[in-house]
Amino acid sequence: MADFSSKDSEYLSRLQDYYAEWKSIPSYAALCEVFGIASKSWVKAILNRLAEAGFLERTPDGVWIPAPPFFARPLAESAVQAGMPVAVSATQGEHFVIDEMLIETPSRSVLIPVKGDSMIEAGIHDGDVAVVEKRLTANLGDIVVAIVDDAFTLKTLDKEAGKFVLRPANAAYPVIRPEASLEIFGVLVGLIRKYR
Amino acid sequence: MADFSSKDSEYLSRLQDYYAEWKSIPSYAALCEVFGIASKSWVKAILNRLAEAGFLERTPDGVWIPAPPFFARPLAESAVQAGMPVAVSATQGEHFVIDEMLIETPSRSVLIPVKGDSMIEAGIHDGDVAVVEKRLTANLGDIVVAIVDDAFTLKTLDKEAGKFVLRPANAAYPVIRPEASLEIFGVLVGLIRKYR
DNA sequence: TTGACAACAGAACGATTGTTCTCCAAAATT
DNA sequence: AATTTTGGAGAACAATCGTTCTGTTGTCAA
Repeated sequence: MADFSSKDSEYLSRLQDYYAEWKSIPSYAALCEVFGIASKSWVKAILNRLAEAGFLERTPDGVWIPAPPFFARPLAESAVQAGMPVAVSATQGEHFVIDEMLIETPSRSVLIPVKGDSMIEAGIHDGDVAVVEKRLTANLGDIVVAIVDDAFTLKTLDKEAGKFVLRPANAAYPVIRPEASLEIFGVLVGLIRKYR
Repeated sequence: MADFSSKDSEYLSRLQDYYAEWKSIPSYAALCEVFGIASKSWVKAILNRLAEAGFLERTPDGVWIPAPPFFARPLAESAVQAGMPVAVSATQGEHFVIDEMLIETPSRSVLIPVKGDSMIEAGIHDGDVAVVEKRLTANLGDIVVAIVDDAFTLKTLDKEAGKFVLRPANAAYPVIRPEASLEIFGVLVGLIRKYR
């Protein structure tokens, strides 16, 4: 049984990005370009492994279609604000299916549950799910996920006296003034809340 | 320019059903079965009209792909709080795509843009999109969409002196005390916000 | 009753598809 | 040092695909 290598997950995310843009799975020939390889037979081998891993299926006619896990995004186990390991790649936890409406770049987006009320005045509540696009830079005024003291924090990016600061949206919390450089994990692009 | 007949919308919904099941647009030959016709050339003519109506597109390679209106569920034209017609079925306005994550009962669910800040203390902002499940009854404490003076209002359902009242989450707004019975349109089950 | 148009059916055809097969170089294993 | 495994390349081929073109109905107005 062929196992799912790290290269395969690279292929998967390329395919996810392609699908997000075109909403269809292309032909083997087109997948050669998408994957950056030249062999149709190898494309087929890759798709078969993705199917074995549960990300793809075939219709009775043999047409490749995405299976539910194809759409699932990793839901980070720990939440923003709590002490969360910097590496968010591990995807052990729950899965969460959401359409690309909020997610323009699926492979670079992560869903992170929000913990705490430091952004409550921005309408971001404890238990909300943040849609975060992983990026190293952000603009002033963006709500960013930053890495502070090895933990994730959701704050508004601002500037004070020429230095970047992280401003909470809750008068009870202090502005965070990083000593050295500011490490940005990603930018908040969407928010999802479930009632009941 | 060929116009979009009622038969075409029948073809469209068949295609939508097929896509919902298989998440791909089949070949012309397969579409013959889906549409219940026998001519590939006529299938092509149909798809061209669906494309003209905005439901389909083609990739640069000529592959048919669904366009956003293909997925759209009705996004109520007017927003909650503004004077909105009671019938929400008409789907003229903007379109909005979202997966079933927040929508457990798609056929009974509607997306409604939120207007105003009467619920801001509940973290519901102007411009947010409310996921509303159409129901005639609700529980105390639910955030409901109620029909007040022929307009939609998003408020928390509460009880005062034995009578139902609609409580805003903003100190600047008054509690609504309906004289007679309270007409409930639906219950808020989810919230979606987009940044940028 | 004619004639135009809409709604298909069906054939023909070159291009493209997925499949299978053989081959190969580098890395890993023995 | 020898050998197996990994990660692909490339050719060949029947089946299928989309396209185009020509017919064939039924309908409805003139």
